[in-house]
Amino acid sequence: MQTALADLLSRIPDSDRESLFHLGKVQNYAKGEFIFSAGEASQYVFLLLKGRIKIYQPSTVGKEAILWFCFAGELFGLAEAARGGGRVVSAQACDACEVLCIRQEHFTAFLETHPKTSLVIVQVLACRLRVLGDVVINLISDDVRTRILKMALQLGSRCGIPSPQGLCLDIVLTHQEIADMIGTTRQTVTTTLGQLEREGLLSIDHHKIHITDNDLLQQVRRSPALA
Amino acid sequence: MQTALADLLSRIPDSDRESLFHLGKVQNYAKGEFIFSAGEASQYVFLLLKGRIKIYQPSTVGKEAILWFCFAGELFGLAEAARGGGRVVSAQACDACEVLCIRQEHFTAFLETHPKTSLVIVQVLACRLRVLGDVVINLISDDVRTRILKMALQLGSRCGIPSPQGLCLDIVLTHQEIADMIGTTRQTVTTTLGQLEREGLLSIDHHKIHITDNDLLQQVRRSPALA
DNA sequence: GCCTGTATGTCAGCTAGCTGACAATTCATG
DNA sequence: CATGAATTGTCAGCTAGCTGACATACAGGC
Repeated sequence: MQTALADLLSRIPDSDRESLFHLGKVQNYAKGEFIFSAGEASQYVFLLLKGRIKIYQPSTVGKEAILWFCFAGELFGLAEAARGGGRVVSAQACDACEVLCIRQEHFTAFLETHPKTSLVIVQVLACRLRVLGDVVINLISDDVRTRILKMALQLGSRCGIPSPQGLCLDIVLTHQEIADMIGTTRQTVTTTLGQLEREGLLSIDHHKIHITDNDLLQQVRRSPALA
Repeated sequence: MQTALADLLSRIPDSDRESLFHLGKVQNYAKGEFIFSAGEASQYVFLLLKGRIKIYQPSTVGKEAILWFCFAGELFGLAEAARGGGRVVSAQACDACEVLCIRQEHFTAFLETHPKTSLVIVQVLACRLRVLGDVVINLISDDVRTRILKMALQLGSRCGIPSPQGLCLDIVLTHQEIADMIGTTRQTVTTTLGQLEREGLLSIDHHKIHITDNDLLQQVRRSPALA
């Protein structure tokens, strides 16, 4: 299995990893807790050691868009830290999480003295930019059915584990969360997921989506580990 | 006027700028020419010296999304170069352009030895990530009318120049291009722009949008130079 | 076990915006 | 300045998906 490109930890030099750890302190968060939320000042950059984090941006009219799920080994809170200004997104723990918190200025200083890691960061951001580009494209050109399928494919390459039924997306999502990822309503997700299940493309088991269709599975395999 | 955060050239050390120039060669493109297009292999990173570049991503169903307008001083083609793999977006000259073309591996090597510039690149990418995040939010939560207004605001802070009528967006856009930026159809843009003009919020002159409403102008001023 | 809150399933309107089609206008170029 | 191409303007259907409303199912705490 190719290492996900977003996985910072596995891609930087061992010595850099070591010194990175000494930069910050580890903090634990329970399921549902916020690591930070939109509107706050941003002073830290975070490295997720264990668990899953949901990054989402609230809109002025009450809706919210889930921009990214962060898995272990990945960095988050970077964009705002690098840019300055307050947070525009919120980060919430999907389950029990262990997070390395690094003060922004320490992180910046670290990058200046660790060019290899700095390069990796550039790549990580570039990746995320591309994923977001895809999100935009999907939003404007596909209907809900297609958007759900593409989301499943994307998650498949990031957190899919083989299962008897095909490929299991190892992440628990409510219909509301799916709706927030692809820009639709909860009701529409419920209906459409039902359709896809009846058509035999997907199946839902213990709140996890399984990709059962062979064509789809091929597509996951062909697609690069976008994340 | 605050320097746009995307403007790489003005934000890196003078000495770095010097050596960056020696890394690549300058090339000219006529209006409408492609610097690169989706599907090609990516071997270069580009720095726009003069003119305007439109970065857009075609979808499988014929539509296309304009993700970014690149102005002088800004870098483009970076995301794919950093990440590897072919281009997923196309870059087309909006007018006569002068571009510094740098081989990807030279650029990477440059970053490794110029940490200050590397840091700036991280900031530039972070900015663009945030802008794209906003695009996503707008797509899922606002109607077309609001999306057009927000687009105008965003462009206002990037390329607005004062004019007797208010703030003139110094960029010529067809209705089709506006549609591709905000994810709607040409017809809807035509109709909605007409409305907004009748309401006195915007005015169109010589194919350029002018922001005439005072409230909107305030908003542009308050908003950070997001770009 | 029971109770409470959260998640899922379903449905009957309703409407913003899409489609396709055509005319009018402006622009580019020989 | 004539001609073809691109852009803008307008309109009559039509439909995907939203809203709001309700019923059911499920999970965790006491």
